[in-house]
Amino acid sequence: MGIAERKDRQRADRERRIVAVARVIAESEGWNAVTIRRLADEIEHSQPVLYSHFDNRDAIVAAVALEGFRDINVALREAARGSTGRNAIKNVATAYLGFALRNPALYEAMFILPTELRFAEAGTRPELRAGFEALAAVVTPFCVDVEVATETFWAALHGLVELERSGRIRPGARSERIALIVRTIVVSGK
Amino acid sequence: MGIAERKDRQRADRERRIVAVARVIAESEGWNAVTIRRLADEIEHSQPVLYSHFDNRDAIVAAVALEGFRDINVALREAARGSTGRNAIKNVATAYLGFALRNPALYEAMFILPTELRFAEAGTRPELRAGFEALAAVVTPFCVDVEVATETFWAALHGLVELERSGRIRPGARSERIALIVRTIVVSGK
DNA sequence: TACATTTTCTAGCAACGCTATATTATCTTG
DNA sequence: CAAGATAATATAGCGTTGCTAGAAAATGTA
Repeated sequence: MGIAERKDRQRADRERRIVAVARVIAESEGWNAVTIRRLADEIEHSQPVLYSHFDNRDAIVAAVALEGFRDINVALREAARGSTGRNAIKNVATAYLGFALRNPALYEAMFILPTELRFAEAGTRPELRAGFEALAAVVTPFCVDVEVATETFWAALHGLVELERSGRIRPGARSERIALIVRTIVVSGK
Repeated sequence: MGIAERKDRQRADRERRIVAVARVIAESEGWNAVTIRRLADEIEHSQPVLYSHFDNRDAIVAAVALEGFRDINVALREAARGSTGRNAIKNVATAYLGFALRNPALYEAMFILPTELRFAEAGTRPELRAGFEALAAVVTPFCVDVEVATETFWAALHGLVELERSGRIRPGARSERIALIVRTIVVSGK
């Protein structure tokens, strides 16, 4: 009897729709527009249905964030492919900023909004590690302490994103700043 | 007739109290606990009084943020004093992280929460430039393009703060990461 | 003392996240 | 196939939020 399977599939479909709709609304109108009522309207169900999928609103944000971590991982590995050494670092850095600034709401869910997604802890989702390791991969050839170098690289990129996104540094000089960051890594270790 | 002056003074006092209370609550219970009703209770007035001082809740957050920019400016200049060159950079970087992590809610108001405080624009408040220039001061001896170097330095520090604050990089290796950032600046230009 | 003006408060709106409870649909069983 | 049990969904509402219109009180002026 595939009846239970069909039900499971329909539930999973609905859950995906919720996350997809949340992402679209967030990207087009900001996260404040992503309300439970609005989501319920969009998927044509009542509000309590959402709570049968997610514990609360934050959990929905976290689900979108998780998609973001999957996507950025792909984008970074794409950027690294075909180049090596110093060039690979530059390409990955550029891709990181590009991804973040092209998907501001998504990036917000990943790094700004409060979610239960934790990194340093034991039960860290693999999606969260993957992006970190994409950074680590291009950094590795240049340094002894990969962990420290990757964390610093990541932090620098994240900082550039946030300050640019909030209009606190000039959008124009982006590539010069990236060049500086790249040099940090290249010169540093080895 | 000093009667109008007294009134002005009392109003200014009350406004300062609002900001101070908001800061205290935010730091001890988080920004979600800073509601208009709560603030009104604390200053022993009704809610509409708050709106005679500030346009909306965000404006109160912005006022706290402005205090933060004044404070961090002092902290950074304090840290720079007495040391020169590479040491000055390290001290300032350490002070920056220390300040941010000791005053998480304040830092949140300055950089995370949505406010109307803009940097790049014409009417930028001097408080917002001051901190940037404190960073620029220690960076200047080492680079040709001060603006780019300072922006990058700042971004790196901000990124370290945010990733550490959200538990995404190890708190332990902080000084190693700072050392890496310092090397970026020192090696880069000149 | 009576009036005018400014300041403050009371009371309430609309929207929010979330949930207890009623209702409907679905499956199981006599 | 109808009746009862079970699971899924909807209705309606609670408490809280930011914010505001209009009543009330305090203050200054004559």
